[in-house]
Amino acid sequence: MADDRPLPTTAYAVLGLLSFGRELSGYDLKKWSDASLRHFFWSPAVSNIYSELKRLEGLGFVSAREVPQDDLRNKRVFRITREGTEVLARWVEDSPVDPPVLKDHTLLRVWMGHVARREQLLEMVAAAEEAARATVDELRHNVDVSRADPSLRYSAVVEEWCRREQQARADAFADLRAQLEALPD
Amino acid sequence: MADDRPLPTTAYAVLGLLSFGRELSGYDLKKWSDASLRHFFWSPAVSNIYSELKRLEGLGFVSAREVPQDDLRNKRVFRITREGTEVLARWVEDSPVDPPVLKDHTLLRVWMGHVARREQLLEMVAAAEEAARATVDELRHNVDVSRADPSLRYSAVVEEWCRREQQARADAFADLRAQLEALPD
DNA sequence: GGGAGCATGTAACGGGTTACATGATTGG
DNA sequence: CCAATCATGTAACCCGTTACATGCTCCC
Repeated sequence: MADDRPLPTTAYAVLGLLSFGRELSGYDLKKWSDASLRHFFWSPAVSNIYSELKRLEGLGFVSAREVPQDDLRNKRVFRITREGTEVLARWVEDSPVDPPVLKDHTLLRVWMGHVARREQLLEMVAAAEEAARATVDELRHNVDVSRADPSLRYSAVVEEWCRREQQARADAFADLRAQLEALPD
Repeated sequence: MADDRPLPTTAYAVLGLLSFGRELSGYDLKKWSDASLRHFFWSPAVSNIYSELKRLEGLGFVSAREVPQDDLRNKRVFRITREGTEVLARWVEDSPVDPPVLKDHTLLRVWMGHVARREQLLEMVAAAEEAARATVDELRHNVDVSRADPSLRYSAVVEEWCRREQQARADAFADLRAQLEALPD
């Protein structure tokens, strides 16, 4: 009966977003995961968030409430249940931690750089470096915001981790650029 | 007729593995992607590699050759075709570069650290730091190997990038551990 | 008038995984 | 003797995406 196949990680991520004690809509969850979760894990598609919410509601891990809008339509906001908090805590503490994955499409291209023109590669690397620096700024801001709210203290330390890592990425790309320029064709 | 939907990135990754000019079996490809590709992109499942090879062969981007083994069975080794090299080069230079993705399951857990015991989190972070340091050593070795072979010069610079990044990860985890210890419950 | 943001969902699809099937050789 | 490595593939399945459907309000 009870389907005891483990939930996909996305389900726990969504549950995690709700574990901060706020009442949030699917739309809110998407915005927040774009802003925060995305930097160290992944931001699911909107439709995916809604389908996970449905599943979690069916399992009794979140509860929904209709909120009338100023227009005619209703908004559904979700809240984590005590059961939901418990399974989440059990997952955090007991489930095996998968190894980290980095998917960098710029590096994939540089790695097969012998098939491309040097100039093209250098442009790509410069763009990646730029993007990393922009992300550093974004994260600096996120950290400031999170530090101001005690309930976000864990977010703050993780965002600080990400800021450092992005800084390192940017520096490593700068170095890579120099190395590419020195490379004999 | 001609299915002009773009190939999945995995197809280009496999093609990339073959673009170094070597004749490789599916098994070889898996070993190599585990050792190298994995650190900055992703290592596909064995079955996935075989299915992509089949597709690429059908498209004429790789060609296969049967090699008799010492036992009774045959081995199939693959080689990239001129056409394959061309589409790969076009992909590297012209296709849009997706933003990088980091999926770190340790950070996901720390981020929702308020649902878990502090001690558990510290253990996880320590393990992640250890793993990163181990990867640094592995990459140092890879870089040495790649530097020795001129055809792997692009691999070498990418692996050097990864080494730096892993070093930064390890340091950031050390810092995170300190911050967690200082955090009021 | 139209695009962006707010807001919620369904349906089709595909990329990639796990599980399974098979079997030889080598080394502890 | 059993585990690991070499070696190739098929089939079922699921996770998550894109595309689609709908419609409001605010602002340029």
